[in-house]
Amino acid sequence: MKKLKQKDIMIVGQDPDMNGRAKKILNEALVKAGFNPKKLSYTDVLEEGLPDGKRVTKTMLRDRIPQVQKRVKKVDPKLMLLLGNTPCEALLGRSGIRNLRGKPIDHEGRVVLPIYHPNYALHDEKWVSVIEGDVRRLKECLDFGGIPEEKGLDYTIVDTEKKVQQMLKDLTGTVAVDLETSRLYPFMTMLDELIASKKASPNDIKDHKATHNGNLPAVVAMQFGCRKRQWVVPMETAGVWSKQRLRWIVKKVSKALKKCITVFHNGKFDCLWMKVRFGAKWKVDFDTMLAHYLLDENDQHGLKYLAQKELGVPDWDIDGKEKTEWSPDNAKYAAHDVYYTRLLKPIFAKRLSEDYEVNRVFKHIMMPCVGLFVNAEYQGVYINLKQMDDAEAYLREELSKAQTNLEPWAAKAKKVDAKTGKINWGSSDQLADLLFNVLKIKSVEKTKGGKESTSESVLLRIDHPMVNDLLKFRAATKQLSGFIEGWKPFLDTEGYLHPVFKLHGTVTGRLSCEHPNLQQVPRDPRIRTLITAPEGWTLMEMDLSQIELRIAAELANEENLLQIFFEDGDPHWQTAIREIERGGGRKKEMIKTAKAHHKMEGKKYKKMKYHEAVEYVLSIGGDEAVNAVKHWTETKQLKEAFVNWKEDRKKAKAINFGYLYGMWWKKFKLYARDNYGVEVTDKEAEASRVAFFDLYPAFPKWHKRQRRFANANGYVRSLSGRKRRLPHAMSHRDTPQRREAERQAINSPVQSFANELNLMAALEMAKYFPKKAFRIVGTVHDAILMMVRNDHVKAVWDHGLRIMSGPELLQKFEIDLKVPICADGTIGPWGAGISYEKWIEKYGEVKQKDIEIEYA
DNA sequence: TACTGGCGCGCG
DNA sequence: AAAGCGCGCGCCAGTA
Repeated sequence: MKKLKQKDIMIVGQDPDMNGRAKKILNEALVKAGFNPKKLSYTDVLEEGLPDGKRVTKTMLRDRIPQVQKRVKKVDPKLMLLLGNTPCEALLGRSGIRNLRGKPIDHEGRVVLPIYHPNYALHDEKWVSVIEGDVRRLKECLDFGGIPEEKGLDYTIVDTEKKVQQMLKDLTGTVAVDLETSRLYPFMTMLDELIASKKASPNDIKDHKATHNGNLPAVVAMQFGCRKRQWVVPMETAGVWSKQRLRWIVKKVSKALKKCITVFHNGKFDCLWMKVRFGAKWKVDFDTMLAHYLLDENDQHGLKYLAQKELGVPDWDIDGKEKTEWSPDNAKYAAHDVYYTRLLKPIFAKRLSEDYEVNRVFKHIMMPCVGLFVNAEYQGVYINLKQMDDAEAYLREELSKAQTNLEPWAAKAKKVDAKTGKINWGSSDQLADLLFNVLKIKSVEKTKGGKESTSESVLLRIDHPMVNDLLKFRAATKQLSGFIEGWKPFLDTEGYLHPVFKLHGTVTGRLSCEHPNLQQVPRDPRIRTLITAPEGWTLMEMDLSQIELRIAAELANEENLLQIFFEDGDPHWQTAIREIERGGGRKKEMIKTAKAHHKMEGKKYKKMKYHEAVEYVLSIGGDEAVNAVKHWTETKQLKEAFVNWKEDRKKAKAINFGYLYGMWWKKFKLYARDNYGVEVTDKEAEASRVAFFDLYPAFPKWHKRQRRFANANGYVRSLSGRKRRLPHAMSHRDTPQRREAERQAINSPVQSFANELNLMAALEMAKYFPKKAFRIVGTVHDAILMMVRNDHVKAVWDHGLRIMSGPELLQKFEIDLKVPICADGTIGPWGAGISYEKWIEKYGEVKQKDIEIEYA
């Protein structure tokens, strides 16, 4: 090819009215890559620009295609840079800039390189580096005189015995590992079975396609990135190796990998697949995704994106469907994955090593969690299928009852579903029209989008016979679609769900969970108790009690609150009773509760005044107050309790967290109204906030410290050293975004450390408890869910609760807490578990074994 | 027909 | 000028 010059390049934009800042981004990228922007030629699809306020339409674009093609022909550039989707549509006849960008294409004898339009980087400057990388790619094309080959990529498809031997010999030192799979979920589900046996209904198949891409689970390829070359092994669906031979290869590879430093990008995924499909046990020494997550939790962590950003390489992505089956294209794609993963490792490792504290979180919490959650996801949670059927029948009955009751109103609806011609009670739009336009009910509230709100809190304020059934309809559909129907596509053939935990799922360090989300299972026993353990095993839950308040007390050094914890008190109960006392409410109930408690305890009761009763009720604690009322109700044979202290405590909990994290009294007013139907005046609401900070005076000072630190540094750290970057906190103006960042600066270290304590405890339990009798099946922020063999219940109960209240990893992090940490536990179906004492009463015949723990 | 954004609501 | 934090999911409506 003839040597190319800068004048052979043409840049094609959308219209000449490019934003000044965007122009600057493009020019800087060009200069950085070594171009002289003045030597390049330019044109735009819409050469004359647009009148103010007009948007580009498809027809407009179509009209200009011949003209822009003519101009291109006239200049006859050898290289073209296309800015954004519009020029791609005009000149390539294709759209989808996300997929097209960064990949030079040979089009009608020209090298064409689409990139993001510089305007795209205006709302988020992280795209600047992507654009710069792509422009560098243009320079490479110029220098090479065409589309350059990648230098370090040299991959071999392992399809002969000889190549297997060569590959096994090459598996030493640092090896990047990755898989291509037929879908994202490795378990054979009940739906898979139905479909394989061709008994599935069309509806089931629809579900299956939505969840699993329509494929059965299989590993398509297994790749290794070594020092000089990459190895791609065709796997289950490729038909290259027999099943038996494949198992042998996996065995050999697994053995070799034990001695390597293994690098993965989201290794949990690959290890889980290998465990499910081949029973292989792989370790992850370095995970580039988790490393980047700790280096910038606000950014994206995808491999393509990171390779682009850190290495400035072109996108090597192929069509989503191609990845699910074996092909030479897929093999090339697979080789890229490991090649770049291996290149990213030293970059992130160095960056981590520059921050001792963050690196420590990576080494001692994040990386060990990979193995823990491979096992947890592999195990899954056991579902009581019989009870699930019962729950489904019940909810369907509830639903149909509600619908029948709503029938008279359905006829009046004007805005209806286009297909059925009837109102869809699930449509907020149609419902709003019926309520506020047809029935002329006065609207109370609008949503942010300016529509009439039909939220629960609005419905509750409407006086209309429909309301009750509408709420019942919503509750039943929510449970049915979210948990009964929602779980079915994920149920495996043994009756287990396998939720996926994302270790990089949140900005604070908490985990998120999906497919399905175990962390949002309703507390309603009808749903929650569906999660239990199989025959011979028991479900156990352990949680860190009031952990966020304890950590806040520690961080703020809030002596009043610390004192409550030293005395084993209950701050939520304290707030509840003090709140009521301040308003002078519940006179009768307070005295009656004190009396009931005396009676229940068999103590002599002396008549009390209100304030005496308050102190007494406060001193006995929330649980005892509830018991006393229950006892009274039973002995007097009353149908309803005279006061629901549990509700009061719940309400106080929300107040504590709200004010702790910066809630303003106006929101408290809304909260009191929506949750408890209490109309609080402005004055009362303000007073409650003042009272909270009077009770805990160190909190405002701590808030101030956190704000100051974030303002000055743009980040905060949790006790473990994990960083939460808050760039908006550094703004010099007092903007809503800065305020938001400041509240996050208060909340993040608390939420973050609570989660870390929980993970530390989970890691320790997994380390010391025997796998044959103990499995962690999930975590829910401040709680651990586990499955325990019946003969180990006592041992896990004793050791587990002790571990949670002070995991050994705290020493490694040099953390010495003032505040006592307490753990609670329950044994039995989730949400209906009992204490060990009660459990052993029931299952006394199960002989208990002890666990020997040898501490390191 | 498939994707995106807003909303409402489940959880901590 | 406006003021709890952190998630995932189902549904609807708008868009291409």
